[in-house]
Amino acid sequence: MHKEITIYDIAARLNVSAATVSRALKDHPRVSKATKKLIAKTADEMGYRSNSIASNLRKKQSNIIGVIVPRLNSNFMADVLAGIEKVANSNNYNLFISQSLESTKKEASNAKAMLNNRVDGLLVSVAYDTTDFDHFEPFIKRNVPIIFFDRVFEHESCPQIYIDNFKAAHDITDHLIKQGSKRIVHIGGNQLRNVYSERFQGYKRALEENNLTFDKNLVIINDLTSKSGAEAAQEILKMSPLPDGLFVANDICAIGCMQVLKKEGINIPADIAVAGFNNDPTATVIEPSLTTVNYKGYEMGEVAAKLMINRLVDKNDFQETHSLILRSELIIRESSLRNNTKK
Amino acid sequence: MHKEITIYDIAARLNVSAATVSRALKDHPRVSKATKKLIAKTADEMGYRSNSIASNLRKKQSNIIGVIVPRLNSNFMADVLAGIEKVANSNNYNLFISQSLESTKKEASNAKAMLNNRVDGLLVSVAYDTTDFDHFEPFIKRNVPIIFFDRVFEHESCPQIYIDNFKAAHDITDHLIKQGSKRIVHIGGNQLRNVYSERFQGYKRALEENNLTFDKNLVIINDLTSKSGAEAAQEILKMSPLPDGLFVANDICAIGCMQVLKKEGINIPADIAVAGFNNDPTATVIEPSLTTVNYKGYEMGEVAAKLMINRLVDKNDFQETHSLILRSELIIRESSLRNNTKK
DNA sequence: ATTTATAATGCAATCGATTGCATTATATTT
DNA sequence: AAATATAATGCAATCGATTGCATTATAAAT
Repeated sequence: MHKEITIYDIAARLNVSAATVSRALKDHPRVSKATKKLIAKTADEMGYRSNSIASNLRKKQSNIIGVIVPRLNSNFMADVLAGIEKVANSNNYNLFISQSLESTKKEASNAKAMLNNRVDGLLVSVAYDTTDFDHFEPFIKRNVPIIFFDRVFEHESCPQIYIDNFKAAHDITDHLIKQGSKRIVHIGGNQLRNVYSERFQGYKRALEENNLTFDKNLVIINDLTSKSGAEAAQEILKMSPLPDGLFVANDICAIGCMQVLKKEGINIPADIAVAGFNNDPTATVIEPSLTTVNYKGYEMGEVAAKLMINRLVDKNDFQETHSLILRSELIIRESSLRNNTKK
Repeated sequence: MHKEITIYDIAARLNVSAATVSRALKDHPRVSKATKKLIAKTADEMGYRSNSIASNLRKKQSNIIGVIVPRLNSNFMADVLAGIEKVANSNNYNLFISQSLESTKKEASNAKAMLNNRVDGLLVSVAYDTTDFDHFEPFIKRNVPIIFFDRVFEHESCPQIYIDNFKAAHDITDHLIKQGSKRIVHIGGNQLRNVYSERFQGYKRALEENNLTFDKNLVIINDLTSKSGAEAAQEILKMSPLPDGLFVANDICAIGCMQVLKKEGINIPADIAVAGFNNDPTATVIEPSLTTVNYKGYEMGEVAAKLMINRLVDKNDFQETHSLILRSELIIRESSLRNNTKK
């Protein structure tokens, strides 16, 4: 059986104290060069592996950042996680990752596990139905920073990172209008979540600005899955007169919808100009390719992780930083470009 | 400033020993019901949060499973992770997740971090160029189980979970041949990796069985990105005579390739019948929809996590389990279905 | 050679929960 | 009531690294 080597074993072997071994291994200036070299060599020979758990306990610091997202298997979240991991890893932080599966209850239990494991900070994109902050309170009380990204939660002591959903939705709706759409359907998600309500508001504002009356019968709220998109298409087909524009709050749902519309003989963009949101990989593959809002998940992850690490390194950093709004861009593709307006 | 409550604080308040508090909190049978209730209540009131770090140190067990994957932002891996997380979470295990970014060096440094943090087990899908086992040896020596999935590494003490890539590739190539293809190009990935070499071998075998001569000029090895697919398309277009079949080792690359072929006026499947691998979401969206191998990442994640947890709970479990081969299925779509063979 | 400054190392407590082995309190049996 | 069994609780060591505060060794200054 393998016996785990500790700094005491090294100390005993070299006839020095454990304190010196500890200091030597972390390159403390108060240990001589020669001793350091010797200790490093011996540690290596003996197969020593530092025990982070013991270190964490003593230092009351874990170098772990907790991450809670609605789901891991979403293209956007995977990008965000990749960005977070990249930054965390290169700053010697480890990642605890869990998913809430859109349930506040699970989000809370995950948060609890993170707290028990004494994560140094928490990055969260909240579940579909999270409306209270109770499960995050203990972090605030203990001064463990929480940063919300994308699906943010409004709280005075938590910075937020997101894109200007209102503006993006406004611009994309405006674009549809400029392309000649007058009756524009909007398919949106749970209005409790900032991302979806802001997209809806942006859509409304664009209509107003263009003197188009808002018709609530043209708004469909669902869970934005591909399947729901297909169902929404059936609803749209029953509308009379048929709408001539469609703005969906995410690409997956937009594409599910488009596929049905196409099958039913609707010509996109001639009959209905369509726009989505997220710039999912499928958006470039569908025909016609889908106009959408590009929205860099990877970058959002990087920014979130950087902000967190800055805060952890320099405790009184982000008192000022409250919101961080990232750039997003309109990507106009075939699904909304009408020939008659092409120049 | 917040003072962290420990079992000692609770013990002091109730005039019992810390041992009793510890036992009560974990529902040890040797503590009376009444005391348990009282302690639970007091702990709650005082805002006690158990410190997993201290517990881990003492128990020499972390309830953490480490996961190392090539990249987090891949559709397949995101599915796998979701499956792993689901199972781990419901069994009270936490997840340390990191990505190697296809670099052995980073894979090794991640492994080291995991070891230092004393993960109870390790789930790994190896980097593109990993050829040695050195960085995993310390785990074996310490009896920390490692399970490889998808991109597996051959090692006597590590179970592997994957699909029968050989058979799937064989079947899909055979299908292309049955559809009338005689000159079939194969685009594959790094042959060091089991997944890609087996797919290549399956392709070869299918050719042999159908008395088609293998032509190494029809094989293109690249990194299987969309961009590389587009470049491969250019190569294919230069071949003379033009091939009439194409089997690509993943969908992303297949689609990158198809898009160029289509643009250049090639008719799919009439001129070239195409098949991919993975059943990526884009495979259903591209036109014509892409024939592929379905390959449940989520399920693979679940299986890997379950096997790991069984092993962790019952130490002498998987001595027997070495390889676990999951089901995969051929999904035939328009990209390979030729009218002349339709019945 | 002595004092003073500086470098190198050691001591011992600490972080918070766990657990084998006592010990004390209560219940049961004779 | 005494003896025995059983339930409930406590003691104290342990897990391994860290660090403030000595202490000792070496170098520089007088």
